[in-house]
Amino acid sequence: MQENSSRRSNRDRTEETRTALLSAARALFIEKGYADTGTPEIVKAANVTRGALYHHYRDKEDLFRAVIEREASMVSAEIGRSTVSAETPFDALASGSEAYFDAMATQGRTRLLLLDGPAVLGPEEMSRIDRDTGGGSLLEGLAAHFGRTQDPEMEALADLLSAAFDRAALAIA
Amino acid sequence: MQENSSRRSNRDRTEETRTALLSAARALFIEKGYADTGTPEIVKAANVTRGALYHHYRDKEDLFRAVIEREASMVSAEIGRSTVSAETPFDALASGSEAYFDAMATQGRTRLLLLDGPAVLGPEEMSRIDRDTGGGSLLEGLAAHFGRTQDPEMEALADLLSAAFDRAALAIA
DNA sequence: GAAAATACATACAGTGTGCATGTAAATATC
DNA sequence: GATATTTACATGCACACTGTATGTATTTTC
Repeated sequence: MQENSSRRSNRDRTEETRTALLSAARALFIEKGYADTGTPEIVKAANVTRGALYHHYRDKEDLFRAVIEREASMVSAEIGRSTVSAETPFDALASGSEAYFDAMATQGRTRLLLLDGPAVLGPEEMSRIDRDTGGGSLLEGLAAHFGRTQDPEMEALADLLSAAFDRAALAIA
Repeated sequence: MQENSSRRSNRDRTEETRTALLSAARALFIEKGYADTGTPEIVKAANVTRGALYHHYRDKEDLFRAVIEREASMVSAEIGRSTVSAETPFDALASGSEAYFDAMATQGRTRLLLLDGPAVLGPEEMSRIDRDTGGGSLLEGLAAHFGRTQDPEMEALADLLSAAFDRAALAIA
């Protein structure tokens, strides 16, 4: 019998420290921004050492990317949850829009996803993350509603609408 | 007779070094971004010392703000030039839109004004700069076209449209 | 149970920022 | 037109942060 804290599997250890780092980093990035948050501060808040950080993440930007990806997938999940029960594409668009604003109302999300994210990772990387976390729901909804799937004009419309949504979320915050 | 370079008025000296710093900083901020550009690099490109930089600007961010303000006023000027000759508010909106995209096509402007600017200075400061450099032309045009001046809904519309314009400019670049 | 891989911990080198202090040139004052 | 004062720089330094290299403790594999 030796089940004290000195007996944890590697998988558990990894998940714990990663979660601690992600939470601490997220809070600090929101509070002071990416540039003004140092790694010494992050690891202190997460109760780990800088060695642990650089073991799990390539550099500070890589940790930031992980924070952003988790945040984006949370927003996407909230939207998805609110649209599954919709009867028509239009209903899905309506409830999805509401869900988007609800999700973005969470403290600091606009800063992470709309300000620091694009500046630090670049717009291409951000849209890649959007895609990978299932962020194409607006495009799908519009295409279904207008009955024009695979239409490049729908993509443009979705992009412009998405920009307007983002700005609105930013204005609210 | 002693009119060599060692005989310049303070006003001239200030303007020269400031211009040199602004140009060098602008080029580097565009090429490598705000965060990855160091002040030693900037002053080297501008052929001045760091002492000069910190004499004319409070800190690196203050220099960046000056770059952004100059850039924003250039865009605003281009738009203004293209709309003065318009006969109707609608014509002004049309030619102003075109002028906006032309202006934003200048290398690096999207990065400065749409990515690093908001992240470094914050959205409030950026919209303040927009206002101070005469960036309210879209709102004025819309209000005039629809005959609804002083309407808060016009402000919201102008804001959302402006967001769509920005995203389009970003997509082009 | 030994070997290899994983998960850290610690120390260090390099670089950048902002300030403090010193100097030269220009402008104000008499 | 000489002196005082302000302005425009120049130089050196202290502090902080980033990324890496190197060492150590667990865990897993064989």
